[in-house]
Amino acid sequence: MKLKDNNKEIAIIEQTLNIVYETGIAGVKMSKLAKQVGISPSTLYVYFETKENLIVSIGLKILKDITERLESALSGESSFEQKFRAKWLNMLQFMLNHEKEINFIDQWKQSPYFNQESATIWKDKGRLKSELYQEGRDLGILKDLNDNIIHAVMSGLIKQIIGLIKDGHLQMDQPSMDIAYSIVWGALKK
Amino acid sequence: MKLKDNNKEIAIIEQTLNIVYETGIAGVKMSKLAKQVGISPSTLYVYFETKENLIVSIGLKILKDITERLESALSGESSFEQKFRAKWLNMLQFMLNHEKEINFIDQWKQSPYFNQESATIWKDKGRLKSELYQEGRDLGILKDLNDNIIHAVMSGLIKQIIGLIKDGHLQMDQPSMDIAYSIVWGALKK
Amino acid sequence: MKLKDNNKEIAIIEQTLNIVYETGIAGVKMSKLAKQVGISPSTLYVYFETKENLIVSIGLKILKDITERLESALSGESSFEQKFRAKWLNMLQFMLNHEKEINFIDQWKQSPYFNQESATIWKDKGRLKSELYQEGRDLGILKDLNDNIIHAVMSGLIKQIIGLIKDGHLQMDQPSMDIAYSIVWGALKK
Amino acid sequence: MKLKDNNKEIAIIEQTLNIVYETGIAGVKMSKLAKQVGISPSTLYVYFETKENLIVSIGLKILKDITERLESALSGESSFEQKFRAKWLNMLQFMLNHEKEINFIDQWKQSPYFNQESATIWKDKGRLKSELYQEGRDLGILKDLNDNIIHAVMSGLIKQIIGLIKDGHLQMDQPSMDIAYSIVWGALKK
DNA sequence: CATGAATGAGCGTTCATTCAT
DNA sequence: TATGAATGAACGCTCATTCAT
Repeated sequence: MKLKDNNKEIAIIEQTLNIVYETGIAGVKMSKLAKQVGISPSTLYVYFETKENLIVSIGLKILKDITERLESALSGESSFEQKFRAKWLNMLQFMLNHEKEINFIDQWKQSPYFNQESATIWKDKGRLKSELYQEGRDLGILKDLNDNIIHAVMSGLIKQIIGLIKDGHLQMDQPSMDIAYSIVWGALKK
Repeated sequence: MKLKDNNKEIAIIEQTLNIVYETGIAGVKMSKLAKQVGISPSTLYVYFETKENLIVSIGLKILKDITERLESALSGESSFEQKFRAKWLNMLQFMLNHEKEINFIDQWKQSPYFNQESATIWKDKGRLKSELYQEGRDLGILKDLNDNIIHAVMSGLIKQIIGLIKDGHLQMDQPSMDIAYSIVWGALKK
Repeated sequence: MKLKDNNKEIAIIEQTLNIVYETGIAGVKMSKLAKQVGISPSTLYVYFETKENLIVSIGLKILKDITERLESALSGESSFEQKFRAKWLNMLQFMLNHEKEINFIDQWKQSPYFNQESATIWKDKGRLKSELYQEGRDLGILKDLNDNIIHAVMSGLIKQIIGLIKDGHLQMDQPSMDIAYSIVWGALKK
Repeated sequence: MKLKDNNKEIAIIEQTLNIVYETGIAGVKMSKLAKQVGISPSTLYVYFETKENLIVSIGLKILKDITERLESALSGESSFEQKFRAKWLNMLQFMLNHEKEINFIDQWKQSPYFNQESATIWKDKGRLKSELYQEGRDLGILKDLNDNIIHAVMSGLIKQIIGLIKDGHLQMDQPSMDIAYSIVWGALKK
């Protein structure tokens, strides 16, 4: 009896991310995906019941991974300013290293595959609570903005920074990163 | 002999924007679009050669409109701070009033319809030059960032603000707008 | 503008009946049907929304035709016996001439295409009321059986007779028809 | 080495009958059948070479069982009338108790699985010879009809009676059975 | 013998586009 | 110009069957 190959599922997800990155979520064709993975189209259905199921599963998986990462506390820093900058850097690096995942989520959210269930889970995950932000407000260092707004500003700016890096308007050296951070810090500090 | 009906072309564009807004760019079906406009599918082809041509034409048209609007100078303001805030407010209102167009552009950029030609024109339009930003730098008020970066920060933050408004995290009253602006100003001022 | 060809719809129905007659209702494949009609598979969908819709439409149409025919009164006969025999002959000839339609109905009733709606309509049509049968009972000529039972016996026997004719066990000459009728008459007369 | 499990084969046949009864012969899917039996799809192929082989085997097996039963003589009765009625009752009970088998045969006969070989065997079995019918003709009690016709009338009427019982138009009590029999007897007696 | 993964062939259906008027 | 019918190319998916263990 043939055993289910775990690598195959991973490969399917990886190639789906690639296709979405290159041709948009509408460019995901089951036959094309199968060819890219190196399997038969029907084999896809051994791992995912339908195309929608495939897309939604990947979306929810990424959502889970991101949430876990973004909520994870960073240890070892002393001052609030140090911790805040570390968090920013952490987010920036994560999003730089997971460009395709971020792109997938962005496209998924606007697609017909983002169904009722997905929206519900999305809202749940979105109720971000951050002790760090609270600390910043309590210390009178951060503006009096709720967590959602702070998070939106941070991630919005990080996305733009990544775009600027990719377009060559910004380097990844220390001075450029200092500039980038000064924008974020200026936006959120009191 | 009847000439091409200009109103019909406008209606086609309008309905395309609606469909993209509601069901994503992949939801644009020529027959559905025709029905929504109130014409026959084949009549669409009198106005646009192909579906790609339709999407690209709309994308470029919006791009042109936006660029013109964003580059237009605002008159009557005195101080730099006043002019800068006016520009921000102008952008915010424009983007709020043209949600569907902005959404179309966002989706188009990541779709297979964003072809070589589109990308070239996009890059051209992107080379933004702003006298206002220059003035701010010269006066030592704005951070020493080039126009592209400033523009990216402004539009990135505006998009997030619009998202927060739509999600109910932000109101459109004066205090909220003051807070929103303070974020942008903090991000870009020296 | 091309006009819808009414003959095409008739041809589709005819070929569907042929296929069901030859290979069973499970043998109906849209592509095969299209080829047999001489059109493209997609053209089928101009005339019928789905395969189920095609099958159900045909089923209901036949049901309607049959009901109308079987309920139609026969004029010009004098005695009850004459009228009853005429009705039997009428049914026999109709079913002989509409073998494919009868066969379609029989198969449809046992297929997954016989849905809730079909079943409801079927039951409605089934509530047969016959003045002739009533007359026979009133005259004390027919057995005291309700219309449904009489109808079941008549149509059941006619189906068997048709089967016997097709298998060569029965001819269509006068003596054979007399024998066949004597069976029916014996079954139902008091 | 384990031998083929006879119980498993019986279970496969039983579940096939169930599926055909519930969803028609087109509803037989090898994987669904396997799940219903509680085995793997591939195990089905240990017992039956192909799906066609499965269906045909079951059809022929039922055909054999039915023929044996219907040809079996009944002992212990005295008069012809008694024997004839006993035979009728025997057939009625058998068909009532083997509804699923009868249904399978009916559907099989009209399906693509009823192949050349099946048709040949069918014809062989159909050449019914009955001593009872002969006796009835010799005694001048039954109409002068050949065995095939008598058998067709009997089984045709029994099927209709079963249908009437299932639809609630006929009960299974003594008076109803008397009525049912009087129909058959009237149809066939001289 | 028994199995679950794997697959090729084919199915019903959609849709951008063309045809014919 | 305007139209609805017609279509070929593809799509998502199913399923009988085989593979590999």
